[in-house]
Amino acid sequence: MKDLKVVFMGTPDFSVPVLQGLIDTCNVIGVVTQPDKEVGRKKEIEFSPIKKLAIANNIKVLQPEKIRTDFQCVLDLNPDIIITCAYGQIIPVEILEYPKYKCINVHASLLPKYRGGAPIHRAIINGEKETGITIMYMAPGMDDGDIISQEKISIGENETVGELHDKLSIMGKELLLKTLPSIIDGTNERIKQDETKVSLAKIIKKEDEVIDFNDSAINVHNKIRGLSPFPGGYALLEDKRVKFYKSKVEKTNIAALPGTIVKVDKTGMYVKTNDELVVIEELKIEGKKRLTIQDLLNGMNKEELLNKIFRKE
RNA sequence: CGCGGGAUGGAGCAGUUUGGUAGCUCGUCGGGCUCAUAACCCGAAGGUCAAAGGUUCAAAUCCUUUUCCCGCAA
Repeated sequence: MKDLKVVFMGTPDFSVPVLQGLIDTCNVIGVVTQPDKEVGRKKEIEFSPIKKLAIANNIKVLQPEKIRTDFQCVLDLNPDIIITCAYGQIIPVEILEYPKYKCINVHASLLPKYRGGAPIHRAIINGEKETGITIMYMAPGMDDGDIISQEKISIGENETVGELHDKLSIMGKELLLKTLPSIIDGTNERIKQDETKVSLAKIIKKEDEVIDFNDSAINVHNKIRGLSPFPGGYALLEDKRVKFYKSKVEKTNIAALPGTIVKVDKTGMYVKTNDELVVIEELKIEGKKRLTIQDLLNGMNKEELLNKIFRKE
């Protein structure tokens, strides 16, 4: 496959291993990624992870504002195949139909479940026991093309979205490289998605990051790990925003208002929900660094925390 | 120059308002107790208080500048 002319379209960290895999095995003639944005406190311009990798490998980088209209530059590269992975824009049909071997997408869910922009987050938040990677032909709609191959992975009870993200990212690369030869020689499968089983994984918005302890412990726990380490689920404690990073569920018969800190020791901060307890093991208080509860207690008395109540906005 | 918080032994913090010998909770190392321990007791090491400059008899503390970290907003 060394002479296969590939154009890769992607943006975030998730797509980095996939691009690296293609660089190692194919002739990547160009990379398309989102335009540079001002990022962070100082509004410094930062290149996307994919752009950085492309530059390091002397690969041409294209960053059209709107791929829907600015697609000619991609066609001009005259690729044999286009591979996309978390690019971030809808790709117009002019591009999809152009390459000899069409456009192939690497998606982080078992389609038709979790179509959309945040499949890993949503799978964990919803308490799924398994998810996976889908390699598919792209179609004009959102993640609705025909499936070529899939691979499953189970989700651990306390696994965070960060941990799962990294595993799926590697799995995406491996499944793509395994599947690619069959696409080139035309022996691949091509399965239509079952439209009756479609679900959507909408991107995470501000209001999705609020942790409401007036919910079941398992839901709170799933939301915390489904947002950890980024963007981080939070609640307010005495006007300070506290983000949660690690947690687990523990049964209790203690009666207390949802959100109350009923116990604190070096193993964690035990917070009541509307049924059981959620044990917070790692958090970050506004203005501070991310800390384990043991580190937090080294710097403050546990009585300062006991019986305080977390609330939402 | 978008707004705000922060930087103090390896970790987390107090001390800064009102300048005057570097403190707490842990960790580490050594010893003791114990059937044993993440428990308890005794002891030790480890910090030019982010950096530079200034004020002062004297600066972690007051003034100026810089760097890095965190939250918000984009």
